[in-house]
Amino acid sequence: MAMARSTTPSATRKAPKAVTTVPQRLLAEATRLFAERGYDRTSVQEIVEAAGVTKGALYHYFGSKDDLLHEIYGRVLRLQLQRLEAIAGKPDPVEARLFEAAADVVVTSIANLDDTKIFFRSMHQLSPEKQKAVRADRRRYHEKFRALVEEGQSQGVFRPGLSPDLVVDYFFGSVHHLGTWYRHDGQMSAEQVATEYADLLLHSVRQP
Amino acid sequence: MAMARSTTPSATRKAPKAVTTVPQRLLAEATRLFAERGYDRTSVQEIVEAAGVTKGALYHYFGSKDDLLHEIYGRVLRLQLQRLEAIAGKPDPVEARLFEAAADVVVTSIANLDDTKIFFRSMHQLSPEKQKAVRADRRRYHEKFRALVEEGQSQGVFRPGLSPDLVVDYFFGSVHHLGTWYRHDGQMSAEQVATEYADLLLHSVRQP
DNA sequence: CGGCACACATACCGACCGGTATGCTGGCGG
DNA sequence: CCGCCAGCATACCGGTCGGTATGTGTGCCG
Repeated sequence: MAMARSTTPSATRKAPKAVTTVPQRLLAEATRLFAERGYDRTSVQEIVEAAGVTKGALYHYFGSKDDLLHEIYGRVLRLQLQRLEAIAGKPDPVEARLFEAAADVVVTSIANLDDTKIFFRSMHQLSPEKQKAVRADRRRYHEKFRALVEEGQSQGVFRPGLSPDLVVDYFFGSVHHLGTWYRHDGQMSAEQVATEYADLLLHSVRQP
Repeated sequence: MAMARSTTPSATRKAPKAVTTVPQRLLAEATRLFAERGYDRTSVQEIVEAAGVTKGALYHYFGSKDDLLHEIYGRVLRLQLQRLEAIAGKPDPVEARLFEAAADVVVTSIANLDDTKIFFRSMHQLSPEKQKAVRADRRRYHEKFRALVEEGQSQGVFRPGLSPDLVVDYFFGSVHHLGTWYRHDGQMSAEQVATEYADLLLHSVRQP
């Protein structure tokens, strides 16, 4: 129910002994463990041990285990929405903007692969209220992306028969799935995957 | 570790009083509950109550809660592989076979939407050994599908620059994602989605 | 120099949960 | 008609987990 119980210790603290603050470490370790073993299989005890603190610290900064997950979602969601808005607002032709937006979400999803894994495996484990909030944010992102498809259709450069919503769900399924198969030590770089994914999307919507 | 502990009560039983057997009901209710609340959040107590029996019955037919999940996976995996092989073996041109295979996996995924949801949310909760077995089966399916893409490329009807593996991962991401957004009471029929998804795939791989 | 609030550590609790050991019963083979 | 075994039901256990109440040190403010 509650978020952080106290004020976040600001960087104005006199001695910058530690480069990472305790809440930062908690979030980072939680992300790692959630991606590795899943939300339910990760105990708060494991999280605090990995972060080198105790439960007292965790419940000092976060209201519940649930809050940790919500915060992880919020971070990646804000990042992706912000980048999409920047790209969509450029003066480039719609084809270039859709390509760039598609490639960008692939690159950032791979850069934060743990968050991506967690997102689509654990979202239903949030409390109903927080789930609703996340869905609302997700929907804003979806609509921003869909607007690009619709703009291309109205300009006649994208095929008119397609349902823009379906196209967006189609593409983001592929993006969400990245966490399942992509390996950082594999043969393909994030940019290679991004380029090819964006290429596949453009070819499927472009007017022949 | 163990599968069913005793022989499945065959249909040869004299009195066909119940149309559904106990293990069938257990599997059906488990599927429903796993899709609804997730694997870890569903207790075996809830499953047996939904099926109208007790834990004694469940552990009489299944070795563990894990076995239930594995059996659910096995069912949908066998079904989809069988259908893919039938389609891939037809004498039609490769474009038509890829289209039909793509549309078919969408239709069957929607028809068994609960299984699809469970598959990609709970696979990592299986024991390592069973997870390995499922991955192997999944890989066989993937390769069968990839062979269709490669065949089209060698015939010159599909674009040569694409990585067949990436194309398959791309498409199946979309398919797995269906469980997240598709609603049976929504506006689109399974066939509509299937046709449009297959159309998007073909447009992205076909030689212009 | 006091005291007080922040930032944690320690200790502990009640609620489950997966699994098992054992009890009961009806039908079928001999 | 009898025994026995498949097919469950009942009772129970050890372990774990999220969360909380309370203790404690320490640096900043007055």
